[in-house]
Amino acid sequence: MDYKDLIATNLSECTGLDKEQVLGLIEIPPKLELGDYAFPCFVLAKTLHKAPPMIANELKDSPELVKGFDGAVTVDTAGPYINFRIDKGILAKSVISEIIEAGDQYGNKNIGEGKNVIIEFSSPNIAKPFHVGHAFTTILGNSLSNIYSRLGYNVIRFNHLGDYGTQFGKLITAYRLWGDEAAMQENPIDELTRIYVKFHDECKVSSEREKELEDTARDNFRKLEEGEPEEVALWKRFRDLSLDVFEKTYKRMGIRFDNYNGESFYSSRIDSVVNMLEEKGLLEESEGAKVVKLDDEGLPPCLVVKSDGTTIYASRDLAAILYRHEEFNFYKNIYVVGLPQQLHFKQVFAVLKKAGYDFADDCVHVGFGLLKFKDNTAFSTRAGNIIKLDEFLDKATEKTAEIIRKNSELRGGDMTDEQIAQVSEVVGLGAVTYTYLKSGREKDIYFDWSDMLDFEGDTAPYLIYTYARIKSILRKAADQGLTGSVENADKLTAEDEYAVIRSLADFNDAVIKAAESYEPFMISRQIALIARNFNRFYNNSRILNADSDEIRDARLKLCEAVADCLKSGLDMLGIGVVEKM
RNA sequence: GAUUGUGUAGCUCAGCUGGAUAGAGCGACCGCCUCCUAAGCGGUAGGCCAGCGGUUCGAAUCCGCUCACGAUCACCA
Repeated sequence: MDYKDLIATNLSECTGLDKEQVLGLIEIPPKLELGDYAFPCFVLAKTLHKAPPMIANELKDSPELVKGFDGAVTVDTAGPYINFRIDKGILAKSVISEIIEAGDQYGNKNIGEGKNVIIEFSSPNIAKPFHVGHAFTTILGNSLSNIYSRLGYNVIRFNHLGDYGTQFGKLITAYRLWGDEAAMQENPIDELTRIYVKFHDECKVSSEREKELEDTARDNFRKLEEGEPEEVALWKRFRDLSLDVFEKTYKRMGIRFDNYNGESFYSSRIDSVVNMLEEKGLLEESEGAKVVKLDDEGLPPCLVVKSDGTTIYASRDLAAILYRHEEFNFYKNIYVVGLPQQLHFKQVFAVLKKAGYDFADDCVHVGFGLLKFKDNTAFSTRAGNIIKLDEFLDKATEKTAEIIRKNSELRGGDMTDEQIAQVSEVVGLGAVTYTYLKSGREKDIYFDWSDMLDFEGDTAPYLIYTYARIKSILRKAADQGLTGSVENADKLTAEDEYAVIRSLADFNDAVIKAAESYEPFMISRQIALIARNFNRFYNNSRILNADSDEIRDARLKLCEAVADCLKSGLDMLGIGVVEKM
């Protein structure tokens, strides 16, 4: 039962306001004691020429307000607010039943049925190490993909690989000069990084040497573009080997892609884009280059063709959008790319719009903050201060294993080494993932080992721990032949129980908001609230030894519902759960 | 310089389509395991919501200015 919706319907009838508008105005009171939903009467003050508290008082008693509730709601006022309190027992039973039925798919909807959503994320550069900075787009994009899938959209996950450009001319050159085949097999990224750095170091030796190397590199890139078999083979090898390494990390994190079309894929389609812009008369000469002027949009001109006649990333992105539209007729085309590229995307979308493609409006740039150190220095491959993602994951996993081993020993050593290893992997990775998704995405993240490896409070381990704790109770119950029952769930009206139920009920809204605002943290916040509420309840109440069998069975179902909801929410974030830790 | 973002508790962050006493987590301090996992729970301390002005019955929230820090501003992506 959607009580909020029913309240909105009734209010709309009583006040003559549009239902959608009412829905937007209904809020959740700041304190649980005040009720479940509140309607502020300020908007009516102007039309009715009365003070809001008076309006609230007059509306409160109209019978239309409680129509369809069958006594499940009481209405009060507090100053200018009309507060609706759903009968706690009825709410409890309704929410728990709904969750038990949905299981760990609680929160799913079918609002996206038949709509294609492209989400581009991760997009690492070939031959470069995958560090904790790249993890942001990867984790955020994966979570958004999960969320949109759960809402019924047909999500197509794009990994727009950085697999093209002049650096490949350099890599081919460097490989022929200094490449070590054994090292290449062993750890391709490290080896490619090594020779790439060596190339640049060598350039510093003398200007003659630099010119010689740069010329060779340029020549090699030209050959690559022209499809010379040897150069193409090398490029393909670099790409394949790098991709193998990336895939390992993706697999470890449970992330998959549907499409690996990188820059190289679109490069062949650029000419037609340039021609199209030319035909539409949008291209203008400027300082030897070709640009699309965007003055009417208040944007600087978008550079499409460089003065040397070659193309640039804007043209590649334009080609990509046209291809994607043609191929997938997307409902939304989402770019999970860092905030620094905001202007670039604005320009690209504006050019598209100017060229008459209305689907430019369906393209969105989902930006996110930077990862940096406490002293404000940024990560950079050049500065050599990067932290590889795998290193981060390993550290988190090790730390987790230590804690689990200790706790397991306290319980008499109830876990094998193998179990501990499996559980640590899930919990450790979850901890890392959660640190990227616990705050608004536009916030910069400050990397600090001790903060990152602190597993108390608002962290994934806390949430998984809560889940495991519940599972432990449910196992014990099952041993006694108990599975609980929703029959008497309406008896769960104590303050602690109510807080849990209220937060479970709000989970659905949180998922929708997360999708609408591209903010997975709406979900992480909600499940953190649920876990906190549950832990308080758990601390104050007996479940298996409750005062009566009815209460015990009802509480067991409440536990199950919390576990289902936590699992569902964590899964949307890309985080797994464990049955025991 | 232009555009743009940020500034809320010691730290990390919510709250920002104006509205009920500005909320969490960490850290600090004080408590809670004869009882379902203490990665837990309870409590205390901690705020001129950067500053000034304006709009409003009402501003952390909207507008203007100032200060501080960051990002972007064409031939890298």
